[in-house]
Amino acid sequence: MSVDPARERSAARPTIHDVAERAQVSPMTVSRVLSGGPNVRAELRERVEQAAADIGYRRNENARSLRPGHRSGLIGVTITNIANPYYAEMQRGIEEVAAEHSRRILVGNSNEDASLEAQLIADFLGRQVEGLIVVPSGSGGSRHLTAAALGGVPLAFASRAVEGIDVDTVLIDDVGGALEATTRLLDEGHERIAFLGNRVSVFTGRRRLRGFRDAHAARGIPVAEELVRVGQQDVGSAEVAMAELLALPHPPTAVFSANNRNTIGAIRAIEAAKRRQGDASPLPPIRLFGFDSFEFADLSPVPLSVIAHDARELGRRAAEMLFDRLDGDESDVPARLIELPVYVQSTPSPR
Amino acid sequence: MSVDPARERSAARPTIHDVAERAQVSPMTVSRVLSGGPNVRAELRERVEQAAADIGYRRNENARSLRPGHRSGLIGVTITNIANPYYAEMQRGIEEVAAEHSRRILVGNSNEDASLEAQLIADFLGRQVEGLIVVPSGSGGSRHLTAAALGGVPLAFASRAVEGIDVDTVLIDDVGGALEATTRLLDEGHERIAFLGNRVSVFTGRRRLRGFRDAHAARGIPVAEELVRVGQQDVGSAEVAMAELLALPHPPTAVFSANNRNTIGAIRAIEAAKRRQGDASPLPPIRLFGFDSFEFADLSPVPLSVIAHDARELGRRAAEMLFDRLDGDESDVPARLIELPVYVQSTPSPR
DNA sequence: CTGTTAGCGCTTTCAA
DNA sequence: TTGAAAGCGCTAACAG
Repeated sequence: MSVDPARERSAARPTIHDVAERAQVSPMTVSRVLSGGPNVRAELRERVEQAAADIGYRRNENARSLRPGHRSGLIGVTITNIANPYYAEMQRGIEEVAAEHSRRILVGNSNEDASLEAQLIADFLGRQVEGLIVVPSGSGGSRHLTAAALGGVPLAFASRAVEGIDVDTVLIDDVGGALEATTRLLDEGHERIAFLGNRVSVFTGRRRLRGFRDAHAARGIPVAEELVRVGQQDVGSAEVAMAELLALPHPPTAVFSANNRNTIGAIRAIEAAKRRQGDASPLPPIRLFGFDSFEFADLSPVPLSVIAHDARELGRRAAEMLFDRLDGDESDVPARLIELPVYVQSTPSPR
Repeated sequence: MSVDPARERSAARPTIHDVAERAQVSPMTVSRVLSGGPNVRAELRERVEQAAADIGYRRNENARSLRPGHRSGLIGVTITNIANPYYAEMQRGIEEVAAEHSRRILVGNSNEDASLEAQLIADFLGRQVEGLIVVPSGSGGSRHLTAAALGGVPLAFASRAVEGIDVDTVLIDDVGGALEATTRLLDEGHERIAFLGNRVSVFTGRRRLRGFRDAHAARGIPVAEELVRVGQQDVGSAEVAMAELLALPHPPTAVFSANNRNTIGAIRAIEAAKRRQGDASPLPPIRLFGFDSFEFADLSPVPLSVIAHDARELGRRAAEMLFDRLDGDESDVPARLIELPVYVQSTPSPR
């Protein structure tokens, strides 16, 4: 059962040897031509280029990066949920900067699961990525993120940090944003403000809850603990949580929702309640303030203010820090922390 | 200025030789242990595993895939705009299926630019991707997508097709969806229906316009050509186009918008007009029907119906077809075309 | 200016 | 059960 070597060859991708043979030169000359090297007679150069084009030759980057001194040109990116438009924007920012530095990105979804994240990273390292950008998952261990586990491959965190792992990190000003939003609600006279957030095991969840509490402390108003609901990871559970709050004998007059999943769930619950009530006994209006913007925020049927921030910029900055270490001379500065600013947007949109 | 070879070694990633040395065996034995091969004494196996763990060894997949018969485990994906939530969902579907087949995805943004797309694909091929999934850009040539240019690497199209390139393709039922939506509007009695769409050079744009025209033809009602606006690629330009339609002396009574960018732009324009008018002279209501769903569609302040479809499924199906060719025995069936169904959703949501 | 040699990290083949 | 040799595709270093 022997394979015809001619067929075999035609199925395989052409190599530098195939080009050399066709152009009647040595593989070395081909290599020189392809890397734009000097010291090749014009005539030969042309012959080689022609031969390469003829057989559709493409240099094998994997073989190339095997040589000492060469690098893979790959950056590994793990995201907790690419389907979240926020992270999609972030990925775009990362990809832009990577392209500017002639690198490509390998992308994996960790699905908020540390062991999946660890697997992805192990795989990426096996593929010789030059660096990693990670949105760390909210729960599970972090041994796979230690310098020892990464074998010296630079890592940057985006959007969230991990305690005990001291690497370049880009966050948004979670505490400040939550503080600002909550302070505004308090200054508007609200004293019973609900909090809707995701699990406190998630870094941003924790930080935004802290801002919420800090604002209360600063104004000397106690947090209405019975109105604090955490653990809603998706729109559906957020809607349920909000519906429960609305059904309380003494419901909140304002709500701070700590991410866009919770904001959207809250809006849905409020709209559903309105519909149920009809025009007969209109509900008292609920003042809603959310962290994160989203596409339709300014057209919300419920009056809404949001703490907005720039996901693409977040991705860009994380990537830039990584490339500082890879290409720049910043390879051994201590880990840096960037906190991107947030800004307030209200409906109807100010302009 | 010679480099200390010991330091040099420690900086480089450990190789199979380092493990071999530490475990006092030959590299071949290490290789056998690592690939779970049989015929290794238990004691040696243990020693090797220990040594590998000690020095943080990771098998170099790139070197591995150099050997004949081995494959890179990479799939290249180009998307016209990852920041569009629709494509983010699609990417997730692709990634899921790729992971099920133990592959990773290299992702690039083509930004609706064929030459950028060609560059990405060339790069991916250089990295030895086993297959490609492409959302083809709307304009520019397509020579880079021919079988010759790809050198036999399987390609699948997602969401759009390209004339003259006969490969596995997953589309959604653009024509049928547009036909359905337009027919409903006509059957509601509308005779002056506006069309908002993106460039007709974009595959989906063309198909959805065709469905719009077909519906008119089937009902024997002429298309109101002065109300057909194409070329809006983003929310901003769609809003402008819609505002122009509203300002017409004889504005449309209904609008079919051919994608979610245009739908959102239309909603914004209608809301802005409402606000400008105030309660004094309310605008005549506009009936809006859009192609594509989006997160907030059911909370639209303007009554809205949409032609919804499943982006993640689109990605999954494209990837599944690709892996049929890579791993299955479907490697040489003729190119297949799948058209995913669409379904109508209206606000307020039916349930 | 061009070619030969050697070796990047790994594994298939063959021999011990 | 283990190891040595050879070679995957490419290129730095050295000859010529």
